[in-house]
Amino acid sequence: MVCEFGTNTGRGIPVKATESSYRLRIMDRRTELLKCAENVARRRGYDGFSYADLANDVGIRKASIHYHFPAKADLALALIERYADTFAAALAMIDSTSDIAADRLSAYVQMYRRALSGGNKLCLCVAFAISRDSLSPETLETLDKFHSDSIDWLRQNFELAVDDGSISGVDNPAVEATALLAMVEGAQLMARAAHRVADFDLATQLFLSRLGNP
Amino acid sequence: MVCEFGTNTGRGIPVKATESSYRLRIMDRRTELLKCAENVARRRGYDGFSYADLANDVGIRKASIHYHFPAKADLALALIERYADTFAAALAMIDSTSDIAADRLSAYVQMYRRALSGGNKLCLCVAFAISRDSLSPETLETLDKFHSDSIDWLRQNFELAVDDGSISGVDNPAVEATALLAMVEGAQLMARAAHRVADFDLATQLFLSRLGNP
DNA sequence: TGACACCTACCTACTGATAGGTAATCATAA
DNA sequence: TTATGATTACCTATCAGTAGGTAGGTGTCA
Repeated sequence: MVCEFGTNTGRGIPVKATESSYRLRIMDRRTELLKCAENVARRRGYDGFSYADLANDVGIRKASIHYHFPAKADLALALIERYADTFAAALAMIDSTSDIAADRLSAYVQMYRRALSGGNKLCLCVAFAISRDSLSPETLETLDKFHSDSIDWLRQNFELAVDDGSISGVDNPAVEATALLAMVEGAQLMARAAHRVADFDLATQLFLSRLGNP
Repeated sequence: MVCEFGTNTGRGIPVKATESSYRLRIMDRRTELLKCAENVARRRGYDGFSYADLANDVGIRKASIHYHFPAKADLALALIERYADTFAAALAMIDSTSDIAADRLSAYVQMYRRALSGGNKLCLCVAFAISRDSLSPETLETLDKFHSDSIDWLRQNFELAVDDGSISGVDNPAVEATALLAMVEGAQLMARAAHRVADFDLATQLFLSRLGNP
């Protein structure tokens, strides 16, 4: 792994040197490529973008991307791993912020809402779910693990809700967990289809109304 | 539109002539292509299949498909139109079968469950939603119309539920309609991700438990 | 201190495969 | 004889990926 704030010494589109010895560049190329690829994958799916698109966006040559990610499968794996890590960190943050199930699950829904980015992006795991046939077994494994980790986290918090009573009518935490994940993913899909974030709010409002009404 | 039971007169992989003058062929080529394309699009998305794949599946040459659908955009439009027609007919059938909102919405959910085909296919509109950027404006328009027609049908039946009391706790039919569509689409996505139809059942069980309990 | 080996991050120029699409032609049924 | 629905043979553009090269930094050892 390249140093996060390492200096850029390559040729091509060079980093502008400042008057000081520091460089302006915030991200290393690899991270920049990952961010860019995540963006486009969440808009157009895995089969919807090419190395050429990516090269154009980032401002290097197509062949140079192969230096960072030899094959597109390597990029896909790195994408889902990075995504899973970021997601896990976000869940840990939610856990540390509140001990009340309703607050945590409300934050969870809000996280999916923010991920919409105004109605034109999906959760990476939704975008990848359609392109399963194009993904490597290793990527699929990581994707499936992300999925089951999500379900586990949700189920634990619905179990918490049974104890703390912060959500009304929770009978079966496992069922609730699956239903909520389906709901937020479906809500994203609808908002993306209509390019209208309000549709996400409509679709989730029924669940959110159960929070804080024990 | 070609005659549904037309004869096949082409060369190449020919239809075997029976002893009688009738042909065994059930579908005309165009319909066969549409069925096949729908199948693969619902598995891999719009960007996930090519004319070459289709030609291989149907058993004619790639160039021959262009006779039926000059451009892939024409195929996409025909796909979504056929899909919308089939869907509308299914909703009309549901309407004619029962006057009770709970029965109708239960049948609606079951329809989405059947569409899963054992956990490896999605509703065409979900598959197309991810590939929006690759679709023509005309196809997008038809897709959006399908979407709003679905919402309308659902809202009407939740309004019916308010009157006939066959579903518990219906306060806002428009909200319920959006939430249910998000739920079934998300449930499909989850079942597809895990290749497990049971996940669809888990995700929808919460809603179905409200039916018939006024 | 300088020489040398090695590393990083790019580059140009290419490959074979595949994408969607076109033109001209041919066989058969009506 | 004409319409239909195929065919072969091709096109151009793009796909992921490779070969080989290069500027410039870094580590090591005499």
